[in-house]
Amino acid sequence: MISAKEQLDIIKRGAEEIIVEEDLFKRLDRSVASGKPLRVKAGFDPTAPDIHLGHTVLLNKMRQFQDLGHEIIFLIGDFTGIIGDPTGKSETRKHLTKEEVAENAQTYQSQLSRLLDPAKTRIVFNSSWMSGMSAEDMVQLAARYTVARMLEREDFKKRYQSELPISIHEFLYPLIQGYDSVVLKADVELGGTDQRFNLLVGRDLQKEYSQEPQSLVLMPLLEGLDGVNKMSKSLGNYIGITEPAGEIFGKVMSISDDLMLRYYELLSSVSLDEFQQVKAGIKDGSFHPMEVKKRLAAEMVERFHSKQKAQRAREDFEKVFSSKRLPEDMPLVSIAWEGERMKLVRVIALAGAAKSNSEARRLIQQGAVEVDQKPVKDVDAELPARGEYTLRVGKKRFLRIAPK
RNA sequence: GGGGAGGUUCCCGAGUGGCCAAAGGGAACAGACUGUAAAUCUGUCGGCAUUAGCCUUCGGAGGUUCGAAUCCUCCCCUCCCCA
Repeated sequence: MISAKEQLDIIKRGAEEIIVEEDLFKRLDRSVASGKPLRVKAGFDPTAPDIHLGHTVLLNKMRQFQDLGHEIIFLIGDFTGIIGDPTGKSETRKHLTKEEVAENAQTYQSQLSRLLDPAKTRIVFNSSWMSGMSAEDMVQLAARYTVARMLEREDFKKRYQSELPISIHEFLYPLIQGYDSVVLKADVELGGTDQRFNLLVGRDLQKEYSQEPQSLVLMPLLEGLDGVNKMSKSLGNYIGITEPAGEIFGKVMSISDDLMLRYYELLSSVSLDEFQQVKAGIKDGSFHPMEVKKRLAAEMVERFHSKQKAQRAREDFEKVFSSKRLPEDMPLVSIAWEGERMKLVRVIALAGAAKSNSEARRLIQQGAVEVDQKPVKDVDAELPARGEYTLRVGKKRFLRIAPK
């Protein structure tokens, strides 16, 4: 086992904040001395089993703990899920059925195996202790925290000051999340910076229950592809870890240079030194940003697919965008041919390369369409019903068209 | 319970009887420039047909009118203030 100091360096990497760093160090030190691993907890929402790169920031950190020999606990907040983390925007979430939760958990598990060592990952559901809690117990738990302290939380405070509604049950969310730490006797809890308050409640409650308060490792929230909003599925600015290799590669390549550095910092496994070199290299011009970005894109593909696929994705990318040739595998779309000849506009729409004939028409007008690698500008162009055509629409849509 | 504001095309948001498929902004898409980066510029941005034109859309259902997103009636929903 490596020293506490070295462990701390690894843990600190990319972290926004450690609360309290000194305590964490002591803990690690004790762990090294006793050989007893730390219990590291991180909670996840049961409603979003589709993991994207944003989530992996936290998962990477979990992996690092795992690799350091600690015990990680993947908590699925199926009970807290019925409350929904208060934001003031959304009201109570719909109650997921047991089946849905189980299904989501299953999805988590299969997606997780790419990032964590499944054999060493303990998955728990907080419903397993919360569902059986009596009203009396709940009251006693609630008695351990005060309204004033709850109102310290930013969104509660804002709403209170603006005289906006705060439902009583919203107070229960941080309370229960904190109680989870008590039940699990967590040494460390990982979370995004948006979770700071909730994780702090965990520390307070642990003290209430005579436990040593957990150390907190707060990770920044990863910006999405737009570079502005945090990565989320609903905003559509995400890279899902189950996406095809080409997609992942392409999406990474499309981000801005600034964002790329951010991704390097939070997602890449290159060492801190190397990261600094890259950063400096781009600044002084000794590294071409595109090259650096390709490396990152390849790393991501390799992580979620394989080295071969990463190599292939890179070659494909270079082929298509640098050499302007067609990609290796283009999806084959069979369409029912309507007669001897068919309007290109119709073909494009039927093949799904455009939402409607009108859109297809516009795309042709804008010079975005190529058939068999030849640009087509004629809106009225027709295709005879024969074997196969290759179709390019815009920069990214490539298809092979065949009659059904 | 009382009073008030509002629901418009993906989002925000103008529009108060015809000139509205509906201003403006954002997002998105396409083209130019590049490194499929950013920034910038140009264009597109309901559907069918593309010459004209037709159809669907402005919370829902009716109604007034030659004609409504705009007026009336009822209903649904959201928000604010007072109690």
